[in-house]
Amino acid sequence: MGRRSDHTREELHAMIVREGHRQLSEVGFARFSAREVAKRIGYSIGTIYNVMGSLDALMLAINGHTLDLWRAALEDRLAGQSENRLAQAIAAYFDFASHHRHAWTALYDFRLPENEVPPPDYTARVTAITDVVVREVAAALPPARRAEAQPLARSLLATVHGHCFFALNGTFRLLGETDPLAAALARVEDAISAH
Amino acid sequence: MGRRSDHTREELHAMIVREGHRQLSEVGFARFSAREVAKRIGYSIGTIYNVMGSLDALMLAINGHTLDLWRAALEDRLAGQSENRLAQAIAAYFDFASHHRHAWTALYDFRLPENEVPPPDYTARVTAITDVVVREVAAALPPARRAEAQPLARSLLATVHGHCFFALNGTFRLLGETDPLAAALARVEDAISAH
DNA sequence: GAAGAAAATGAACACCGTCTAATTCTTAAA
DNA sequence: TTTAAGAATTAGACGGTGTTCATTTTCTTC
Repeated sequence: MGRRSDHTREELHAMIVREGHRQLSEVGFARFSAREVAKRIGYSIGTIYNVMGSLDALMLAINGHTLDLWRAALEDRLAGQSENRLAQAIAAYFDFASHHRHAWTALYDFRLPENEVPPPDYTARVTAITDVVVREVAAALPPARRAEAQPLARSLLATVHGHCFFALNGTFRLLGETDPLAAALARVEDAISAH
Repeated sequence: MGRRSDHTREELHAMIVREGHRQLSEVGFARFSAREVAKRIGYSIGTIYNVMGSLDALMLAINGHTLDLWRAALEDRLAGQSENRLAQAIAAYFDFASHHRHAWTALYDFRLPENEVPPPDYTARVTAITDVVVREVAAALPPARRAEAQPLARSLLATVHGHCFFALNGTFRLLGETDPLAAALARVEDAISAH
């Protein structure tokens, strides 16, 4: 068959990403399949490849969509809040991860082949989230130390990520930690106080 | 064929795990294949399944082996050190991860199906590593606060993990962080000081 | 030697990502 | 209106995967 008048190329691209995200959220990265996405949207596997190029490109697009949702959730949570903004941001971090387990986990399960580099629009999405955190860390620091916000924010992002990761992958359960969010908040507080 | 006089069942099990670990270290989790392991040790795919039971069981055994090596590397590094032991342990954490990239990453890439639970001998290996950290954290705390060592150690483990993970997966490079180990050490120092 | 147990096999199955020749539809020119 | 060009879509082929299990081979024991 040829063109289908009901979908432009762009709409089809969006359909694939949305349905891919849906499927990823349901079955997780390990069981994700491009063929299944094709089946669900009523196109053949070949079309997925024509539109997306490769499975890696599809995964990047899906993870990019997850990052968009994540940043939106972060900013929604912060909107209008004037106190404890950093703590709110961290809670939102945990919230998103646990409400979107599979999609969030896939951000880290999927990796491009050794030498390849992610496209600019993907890295832009990562830095967009980081920038939100940098802003809040800067606001939490005494004015004289605001210059240190960027490196500190990177480090605190890693700190929170580690706690969130251990919370979701079962490590904390195994080790008897029952309140991972509180632990993460405590570590961030330690760091901010030290500055 | 039947028995091969040159390998007991136990030796064969060990061969599979060792060769599996070798292959995993070379190609990484995404490209790991049980069939390839069989080919390499000169047995058929069926034998792998007879001996290991399933791919999941094989992965658990391989990851268990990685954990053994990791703990050994940790304890080797600490042996005889009397100063900065906690910092040494963290450096060893980073060292092992970067010298065994693929094997270390596979510890977190691989996940058992939703409901299943890891076998006791696997969780024992995880807690064995944790215990080393708990010990060192306890030693770094003032005697009056040693009771808090366990929860704090869990949290610091997550902190260091997050930094190590971001260092290896490229997030830190993307964000401009050039010394992830130093950042991790700084966060741990902040936490210890706060106690 | 024969019999039984243990070990090892490899073909069969249902998936997967990837590629490409062939097909179908749309559009614009003649 | 017919037709040629071009874009979109398909389906099948290919080589790979994990998994199962009836069958074959080997070893041990009597």
